Amino acid sequence: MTHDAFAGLLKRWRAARRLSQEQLALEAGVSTRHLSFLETGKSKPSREMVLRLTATLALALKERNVMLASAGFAPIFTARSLESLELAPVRRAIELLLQKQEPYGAVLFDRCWNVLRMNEGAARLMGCFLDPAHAAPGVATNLVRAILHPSGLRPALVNWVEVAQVALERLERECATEPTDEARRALLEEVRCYPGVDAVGPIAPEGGAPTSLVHLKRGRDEARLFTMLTTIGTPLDVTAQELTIESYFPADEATERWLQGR
Amino acid sequence: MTHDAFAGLLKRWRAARRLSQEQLALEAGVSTRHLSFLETGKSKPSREMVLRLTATLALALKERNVMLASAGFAPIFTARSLESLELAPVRRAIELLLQKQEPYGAVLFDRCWNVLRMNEGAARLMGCFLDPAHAAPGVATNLVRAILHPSGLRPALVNWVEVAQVALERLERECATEPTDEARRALLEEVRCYPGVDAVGPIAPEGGAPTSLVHLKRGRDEARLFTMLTTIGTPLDVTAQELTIESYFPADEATERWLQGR
DNA sequence: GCCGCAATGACGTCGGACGTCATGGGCGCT
DNA sequence: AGCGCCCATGACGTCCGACGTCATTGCGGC
Repeated sequence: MTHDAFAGLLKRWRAARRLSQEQLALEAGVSTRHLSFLETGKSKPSREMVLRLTATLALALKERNVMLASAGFAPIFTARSLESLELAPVRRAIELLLQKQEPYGAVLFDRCWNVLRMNEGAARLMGCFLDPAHAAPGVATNLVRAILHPSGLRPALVNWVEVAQVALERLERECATEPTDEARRALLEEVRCYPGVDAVGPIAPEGGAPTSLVHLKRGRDEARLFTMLTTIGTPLDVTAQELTIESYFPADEATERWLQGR
Repeated sequence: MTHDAFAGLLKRWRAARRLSQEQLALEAGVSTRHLSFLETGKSKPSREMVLRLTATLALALKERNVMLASAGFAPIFTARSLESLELAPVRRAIELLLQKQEPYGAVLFDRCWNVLRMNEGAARLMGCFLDPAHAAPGVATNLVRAILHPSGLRPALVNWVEVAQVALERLERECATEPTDEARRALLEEVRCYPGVDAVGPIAPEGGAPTSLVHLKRGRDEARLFTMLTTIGTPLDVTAQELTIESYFPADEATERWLQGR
C-alpha cells in the first residue's frame, strides 16, 4: 500500500477526539505500543481491532465502515434503514424522484425488497397485473415475493423464468455478501419453498446487469418493460445505502403508447 | 457465523467449473487439505487465498467481490468503468432516466466525478452559472474541479464553503476507502492546492447525508437547489457501481418558477 | 475389488497481531 | 535548566491461525 489510509484516518480521528495515544489505548484496552504502530502504519489492524478502536472513538456507523474499508475489511451493516427515511430532505428528494418518473413506474425498496414507496405509474402497473383477489398477504408489498409467489405477478409474467432467475440470484448474492442479515436470509429460505422456485437454474452464466427485461400480460393488457436499479447515496456512503429505487421504462413503442394512454 | 457463506460459495463455484478439490488445489497451488477445510468452513481464508482461488476459477470481477465480502474482506475495484457504459440497455436506461428528470438537472459521473452525460436542465444550469470565458480546462467536465476551482462555479456559489466542504469530505472519504485508486488520489492532491481550499474545515461533524443544498447566484439569475446522489446498480453489485447520477431539485418556489420559466 | 473423490486426524512451520518493559527525543511551560 | 507530556521505537515474548505434508477412512460407481 502506497499510503496507509487506515493509519492516517486513525490519527485524525483520535486528534479530533482530543485524546492522547495513551488515553485511547487505555480506554480501548490496547497497548500504547501497538496503537503507536498502527498510527505509523508499521502494524496492520485486525478486523476486531478496527471495531474496538472505532467503537471507543464513538464513530458513526458510516465512519466505522470507512475505517474498515481502509484496512481492507468488509463493512458492517445495520438493521435500521427505516429511520434514515425520517431525514426530511432525503425523504423529499425521493418523493420528487419518484414523481419525476411519471407516468413510468418507480418503486422504493428497503434492503429486504419491501416496498416503501411507489409512484402512480407503478401503482397502475401493479393494479393491472397483480390479481388482488387472491394475493397472499405480504406478497404485494415485497418485490421478491411478488415475483416468486404463485399468487403474485407470476401468472402475468410471460418470461417468469428469467425474471425469477435474476431475482433469486440477486437475493442469494446479497445473502452471501452480508451473512449477518437474518431477515434477508429468512426471506431467501421462504421463497425457496415456493412451488417451482427450486426448478429455476442454479448459478446464472455470469449474468447480473443492472438492467433487465420484464414482459407482463394479463387479459388484453400487455407491457414490455425494462427496469433499472439505483441506490441512494454513493456506494461508499452507507448512511442510507440500503434504499433502492427500481425504475420501469417502456421497452418498445407499443408499451410506450399503452403507458401514455392510461 | 451461522452459515459460512464463503464455504458454500466456493463449493458451488468449483462444482460449476467441474473441478475436483484436487484439481483446483493443484492449479491454485494450495494443499488439498486446506481446500477441503475451506469448503467445510473449518478454516477461514486469508484475503490472498480468496484472490488466488477466485482467479484460478476464472470468476468475473463481480463474483470475486462477492466472495471477498462473504469472507469479510473489502472488495477490489477496477480501473475500467467506461466500457460498462457500452452495455446498450444500461446506456439507454440512463438516457431515459436523465431525460425524465427534465426540466430539472441531472448529471452522470464516473467515479472520479468526471461528467459523462448531462441532460438539458443541467446544461442550462451550467451555462447560466459557469463563466465559460475564463474557465480553466477540465474544470467544466469535472464536478470536484467545478466546485473547488476559482474559475469554476465558485464565484456563483453563495454557500461555497459548505458545498466545498462536503465535496472535499466526500473525495477524501473515497480516497480512504479505495487506497488503490491513483487517479482519484491525484485529483484530491490537485484540488487541495487550489487557493482557499486548505481553509475549509477539517473533518465535518459527522455530516455527509446523501442530499445537500446548493445556492447559486450570478447577475439576476438565482437558484436554490438541493441535490441527491444515486448510483447505478445495487451497492453489492460492482458491475457499474462507479456510475453516479446527481439530480438537482428546486428547493423553493422561486427556484421552481425560475426553472420552469426557461 | 478398484478408483476417484472428499473428509479428517496428527503434526509441523511461520508470520503477524498484540503484549510488556524500557529508552530516547521533541516540545511547551515555568 | 528542569520537568511533564506525548510519541516513536528497540528488544524481547506469547499466541493463534493460515497453510503445508502425510496417512487414513468412508463413500459411490464401473
